[in-house]
Amino acid sequence: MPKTQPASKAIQMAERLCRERGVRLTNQRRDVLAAISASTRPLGAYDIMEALREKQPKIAPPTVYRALDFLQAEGLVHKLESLHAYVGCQHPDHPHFSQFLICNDCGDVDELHSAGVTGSLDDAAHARGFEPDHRTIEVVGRCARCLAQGSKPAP
Amino acid sequence: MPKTQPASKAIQMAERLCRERGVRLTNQRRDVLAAISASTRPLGAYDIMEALREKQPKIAPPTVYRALDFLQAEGLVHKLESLHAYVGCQHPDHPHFSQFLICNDCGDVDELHSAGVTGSLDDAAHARGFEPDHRTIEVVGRCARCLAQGSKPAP
DNA sequence: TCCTGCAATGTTATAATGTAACAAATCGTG
DNA sequence: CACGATTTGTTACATTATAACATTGCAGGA
Repeated sequence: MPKTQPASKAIQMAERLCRERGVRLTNQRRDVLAAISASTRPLGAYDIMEALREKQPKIAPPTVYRALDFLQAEGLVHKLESLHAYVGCQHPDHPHFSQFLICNDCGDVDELHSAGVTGSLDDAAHARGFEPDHRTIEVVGRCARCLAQGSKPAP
Repeated sequence: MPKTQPASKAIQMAERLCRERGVRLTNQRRDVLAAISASTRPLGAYDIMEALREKQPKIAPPTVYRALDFLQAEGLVHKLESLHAYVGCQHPDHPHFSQFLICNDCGDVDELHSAGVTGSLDDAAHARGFEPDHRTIEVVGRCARCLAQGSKPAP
């Protein structure tokens, strides 16, 4: 079950959250979020650059990375470390820790928020006297749809 | 609590496991494993290259990456996605899924094997009909030692 | 032993991802 | 409008990783 949120909704939500938080969702940042939200797949920073090149032919990497840094800090996008790519957050309106299910076959990504996972991980960390700050939890495998049809739709 | 296993032990274990499995722990691969095992910190691929340059002045990236691919496939080293770096596996002799605690201050890495974490994550995945293959579970924060002394020993 | 086939390594070049450093523009505010 | 702070532009480069093809080395059978 990939991508529930339509792009326009994601932007609206981001507008509201940034307004409430007193931070600026500039055009640049909105455009980057829009590109990510419009995609059914995780986008790399350079994919995003390509997507924005239509509007901004001279866009350079630092611009994209800066926008991504902002969006991540505000919890509006997540980075998938194992793909070097970015996805829109499905529930940016409340704080949470996410886990990601990444399908090897179709490339779709599903965002989970399992309290059990976060809880047991933090428990295990605390048992070693470790104080968690940021968590990266990603599972690569096959999604329900691809398991069902047994094919490899998108390489 | 970082790095329990001395490098020589790690090599011995790797020798044995590879023999049992009928795969070849070549000099190249052993040297890479040795470099990783000798370090108290995760090493990047290019760090490993530097470490091997003494013995092999002309070593190139593909050599290192190929050895790393092999060692990962055999469960002898793990890749830390959030650091783009590699550590030796602390328990290569039996199959397991690991979680990593990465200290922001001192850079040390602790390898966990919490059945609870793996179990709850796989449960959450299965609840979505997802079949897990590979898991990346990394926690960045502060380790017990750094919390205790409140300083930042190693940048 | 020698050949042969496959696995491993060497070599060159380049792709993909990410950042440093400083200049210019823009925004909100007094 | 002028000011300071934030944001963006721009150039150059650092870091991580892989493609492609040549060469070497190793094991097993003729």
